[in-house]
Amino acid sequence: MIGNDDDRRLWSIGEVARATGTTVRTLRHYDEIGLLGASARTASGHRRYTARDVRRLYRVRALRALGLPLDEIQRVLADTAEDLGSMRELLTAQLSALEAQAGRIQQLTAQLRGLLGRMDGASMPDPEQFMTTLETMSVFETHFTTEQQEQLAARRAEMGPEGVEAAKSGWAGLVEALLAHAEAGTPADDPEVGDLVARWDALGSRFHAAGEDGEATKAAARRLWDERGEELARNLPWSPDRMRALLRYVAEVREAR
Amino acid sequence: MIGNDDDRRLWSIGEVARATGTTVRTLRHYDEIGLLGASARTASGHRRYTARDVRRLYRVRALRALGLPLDEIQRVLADTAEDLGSMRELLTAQLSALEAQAGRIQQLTAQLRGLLGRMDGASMPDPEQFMTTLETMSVFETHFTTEQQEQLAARRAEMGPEGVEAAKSGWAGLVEALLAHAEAGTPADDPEVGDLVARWDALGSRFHAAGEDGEATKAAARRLWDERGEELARNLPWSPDRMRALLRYVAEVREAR
DNA sequence: GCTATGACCTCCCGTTACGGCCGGTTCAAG
DNA sequence: CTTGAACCGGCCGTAACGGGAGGTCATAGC
Repeated sequence: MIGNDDDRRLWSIGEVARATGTTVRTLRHYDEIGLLGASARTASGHRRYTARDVRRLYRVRALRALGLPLDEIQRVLADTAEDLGSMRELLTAQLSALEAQAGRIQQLTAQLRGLLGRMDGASMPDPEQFMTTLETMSVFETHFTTEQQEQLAARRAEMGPEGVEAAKSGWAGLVEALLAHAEAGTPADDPEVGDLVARWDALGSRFHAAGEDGEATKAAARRLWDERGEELARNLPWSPDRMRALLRYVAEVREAR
Repeated sequence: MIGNDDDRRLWSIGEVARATGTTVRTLRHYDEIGLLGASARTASGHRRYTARDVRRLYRVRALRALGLPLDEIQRVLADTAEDLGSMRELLTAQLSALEAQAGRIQQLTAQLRGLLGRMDGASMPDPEQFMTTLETMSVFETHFTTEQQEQLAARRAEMGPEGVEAAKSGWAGLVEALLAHAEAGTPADDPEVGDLVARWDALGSRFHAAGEDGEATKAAARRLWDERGEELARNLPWSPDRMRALLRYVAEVREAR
């Protein structure tokens, strides 16, 4: 019915809404913000849209459907009368913004799948432990940059799951040994404990990449361990008290080298 | 500093913010909505956070980083004290929501790339024509469902670009021929124009899939053409007046069959 | 003891793109 | 002329805070 009338036909707001799949409220909103008003009003104030107005609405809707904000649409519709450059720029920017968003989403889905997998793996029936995992995630996120986390993940992938497990159990052995020494009162300059601590450091560095980036990541990890060691230690099978004592002892040994 | 104090240490809002990478404003917001308050206040009303509060904050932050809304976080943190089922559900739902979002984004990026490609192809230096393309996109989006549009796109992909071009130029020939007949006053029951219209319909149906879905799409296209033919005709190299006359003529011929 | 400075407090407005409701006018069909 | 539908402007609400105003509190240095 619409296209069959001539171009001087005037439309009420409801007709426009029905014909274009928008709502009356939306049209009034566009009018309010100056994006798209009716070119005419009746004597009593009812909006009357012209064919030009409707065409402009179609343009607005198309650009909205591409995810553009209304103020950008307004700008670009004003600019693009004679030149498409502004439009090109806007669409290009929107494209890269969407690509960035897609990247973030992919990262989140990977994380979610990981978490759900761990919940389904028979390993985690305990809500408390799951919560602690969440806390640790957050702690890591606030202390490592995204790239650093990717670096660590890549390193773990290189080592393979069994490599990671081997490192973990090796580390557990070191912890046990050092705890024994600490609690037995072995002096910090004893060469045997010095050797144990050196192996501890070597083991930790296996999780970091070589080069400058690796060093930065390592520094971040060290800072994290210093500042939040106790919180992280809640994930571990030793009591916070013993871990605290252990960390003090390791620091002493390092100083005594 | 933080982890090295004991669990009864109380923290000011600024300390918590700095330590966890949030802002003071955010913490006050969480307090306001009842998601996370400080367990204590000083006599003068300053918030004092306990280690438990900070742990809860880490949980909140981890879940927020997964894209969950604050009210869901609040609910699930209340539920998950003894049972992880609610958490599982929430994370699963979030995963599929993110996947859906990724799909939408992919669709938008494809559309944007198409538009940008057309702008770079030497074919479109004209802003007016680009605007018309936008309008047409919007018209299509309001008249076809997403599946129908995908169907049409798939059909075009099957036909290949040269197939589409062949159909277009064949259709252009039909338009020219029918316009000639219409303007020459050939009667609507003339078998030759009947044949031309039949070829017109056949050509159109090449763009639709077979079966029930195809029929629905076809019906939508017919409706679109009836209601918005004139607007669509602006994309075509014939004047609106002549297209209008042509459409009337074609309708006559169909009735005369 | 005084003061300067930073940290903290509570309100409140602004952001995006509308949805929805209210009380009052206007239009159009019968 | 009536009456029900359409339309009007205005206002509140949304999610998750950011930012500012205007006032109070704490503490380090003098």
